[in-house]
Amino acid sequence: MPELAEVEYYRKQWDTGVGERIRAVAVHPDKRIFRECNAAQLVTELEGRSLCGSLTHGKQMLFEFSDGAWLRLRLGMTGNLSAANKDYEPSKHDHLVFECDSVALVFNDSRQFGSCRLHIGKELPSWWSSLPPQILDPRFTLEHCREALRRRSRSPLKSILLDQSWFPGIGNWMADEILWRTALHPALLGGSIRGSALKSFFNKTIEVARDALEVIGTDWGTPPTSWLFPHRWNDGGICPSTGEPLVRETIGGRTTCYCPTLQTLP
DNA sequence: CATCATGTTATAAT
DNA sequence: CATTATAACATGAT
Repeated sequence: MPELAEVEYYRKQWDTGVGERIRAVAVHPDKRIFRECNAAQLVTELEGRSLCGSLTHGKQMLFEFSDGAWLRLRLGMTGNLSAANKDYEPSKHDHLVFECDSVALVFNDSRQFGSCRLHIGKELPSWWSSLPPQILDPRFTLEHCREALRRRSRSPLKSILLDQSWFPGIGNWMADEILWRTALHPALLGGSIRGSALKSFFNKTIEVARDALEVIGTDWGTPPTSWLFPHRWNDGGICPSTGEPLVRETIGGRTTCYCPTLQTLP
């Protein structure tokens, strides 16, 4: 499920474990979420350490452990984090569980598109510090957006917004929400956007990120019906702005929902 | 049984 | 080389 706001929500689910010592790490070592790291090494490295804190960058999370250990998690399509009782029995898709003194921290991912990466060292891993600016970072500027659209000038806007190297944390629903609020057709090419459309694209990207974090990232609240969000999931949705039927089609390889009255092609 | 799913990446093609 | 398009990944819901 996770885009930047959902990821922020899930990150906080492990806050109850901050300061706790990890007595044991339970893994399903052959599962695909460990394809980028060694599950056995992860277990031996992290057992006995304490969880110190965590942060997010787009759809990625980084957990810091005592004495210089860092674990980056991605949730893929179906991953989620939760806290459970300390004697929790891992179920089928609980591929990584930290058994702490008073809680169990659970990473569950049925489709296993999520992943882990371990870094041992006192400082933030360099691959984390060199990530591109987050959308709510002051370094995320109009110029940054202009460059993204220039470099990807022959791609549809929908694909560009899903490009994590330019728009970290934007996923399928946020991209649709941004384009709908900007009144830009998702199939428009990046190279066709300039002037006031570019400014709007930039502003709405930030607005949607902020709104999503407020409503979903805090306590997984329900987005208001004035957003595209609650109307976009199934066929038959009605645009809350125009009252016209929404359209769902594949653009940039992903199901895309937009209002054909509001978002038109030249 | 077939289709679809809030994501990323390896590979091929341009 | 830089950019773009597509298939593949593993599982569950409809």
